[in-house]
Amino acid sequence: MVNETSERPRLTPKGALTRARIVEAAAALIHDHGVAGTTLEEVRAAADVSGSQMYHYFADKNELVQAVVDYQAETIVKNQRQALVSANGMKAWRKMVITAAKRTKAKGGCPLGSLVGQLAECDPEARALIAAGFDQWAAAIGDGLRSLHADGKLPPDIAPDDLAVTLLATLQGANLLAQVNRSARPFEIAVDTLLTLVTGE
Amino acid sequence: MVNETSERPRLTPKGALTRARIVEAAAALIHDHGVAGTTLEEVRAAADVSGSQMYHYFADKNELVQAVVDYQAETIVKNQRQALVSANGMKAWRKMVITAAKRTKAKGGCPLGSLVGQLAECDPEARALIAAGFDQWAAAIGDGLRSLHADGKLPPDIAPDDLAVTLLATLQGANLLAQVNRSARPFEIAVDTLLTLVTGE
DNA sequence: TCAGAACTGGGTTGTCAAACCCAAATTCCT
DNA sequence: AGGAATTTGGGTTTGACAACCCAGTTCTGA
Repeated sequence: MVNETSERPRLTPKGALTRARIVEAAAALIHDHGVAGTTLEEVRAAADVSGSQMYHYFADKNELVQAVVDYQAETIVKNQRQALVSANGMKAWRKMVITAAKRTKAKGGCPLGSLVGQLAECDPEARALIAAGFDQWAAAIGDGLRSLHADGKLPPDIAPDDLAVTLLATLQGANLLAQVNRSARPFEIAVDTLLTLVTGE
Repeated sequence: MVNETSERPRLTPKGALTRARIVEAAAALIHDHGVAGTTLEEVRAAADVSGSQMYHYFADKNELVQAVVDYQAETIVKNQRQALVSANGMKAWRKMVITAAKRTKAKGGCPLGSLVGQLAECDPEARALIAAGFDQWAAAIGDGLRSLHADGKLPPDIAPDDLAVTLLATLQGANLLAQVNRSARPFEIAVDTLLTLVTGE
């Protein structure tokens, strides 16, 4: 998601794999229990590495958290792009986000969005990374919308990029409501209502 | 926001005032630095009370946090209702939320919404309180929309309550994006785009 | 008036987790 | 072959902070 210069020595394939294992384990734990609710020891155990490995790959907890942010942003944007390139992207997109919400019952909320509240006010680096992730995400949606716009399938007086931001915002808010309600209902309502407004059915 | 039975002994007016002072100080600090980033000692100093007062009014930190949730929910819903009762509520509402976002540059995000990510996965009581707050909030918006709907000023095929959830979701998501971007721009875009879609200008 | 609430301001204790250290074995890449 | 990277698994130190205690004073409402 961001240039990985300034790296520790250099990273053999194996090392990269271990590092990735740690990041993935951390991502899962953080999604389930929050940043503050996840200890390095838990991550260590989940990733099945031994003590010093953590500090071999990450200077401190913040650095690990930032790697997690990167990882989540990358994963999400890749998925979203995949869904949005298809023929009628909006339908595919809707299906994707709704089934995702239903599957987890919105537990943990959006893997990226739920980090905002936890990091924005106490880790500037992480905040910037999340912001960059959202930028790319919005751009991905914007790309999808532009082709629809060219086909005249969107309200002509609304800029696709503005609509992309709106879609993303609603998606995030819907996730938030669903997370706090422990139910996918508000999520479905918000997403479907917005899409109805946009496409006119 | 929720029945305050199960209270410590009983509370004289003065006591209630002190308690409120603590809650308000805690609310401000938590909004600025997050729950984990706020210590009881900081709250104590900000509220200008002495050590034992904290434990006189709150059994532990969680209880204080929950009081803060209550306080924020109550404050917000009251404000929102006020804006929404006016003649053309939507305009007043829009103005209110946008100026609020601009004033603070979205720092801290929504006082209620930003708590979700921090508490939903580690404090079930707080999660429930936030959910209740959002319910009331959605209801308030729904009330405002119903009168518009009766006047035929909304798309007739969309239920006002669904629209209320959507509006609230977008508002939350917009706050999230603005918070992480340290800019009110995404907020304005999302809110205005949605309102345009709803009212057709 | 007086019991109970509010309040002071100084303690202590215990826990938890991040940060950090180390000596040694293995494995990888060149 | 040999230097660097990877890995192990056990440390220890340090600091922060919630939780809790207490002995005494002042306020206040029934």
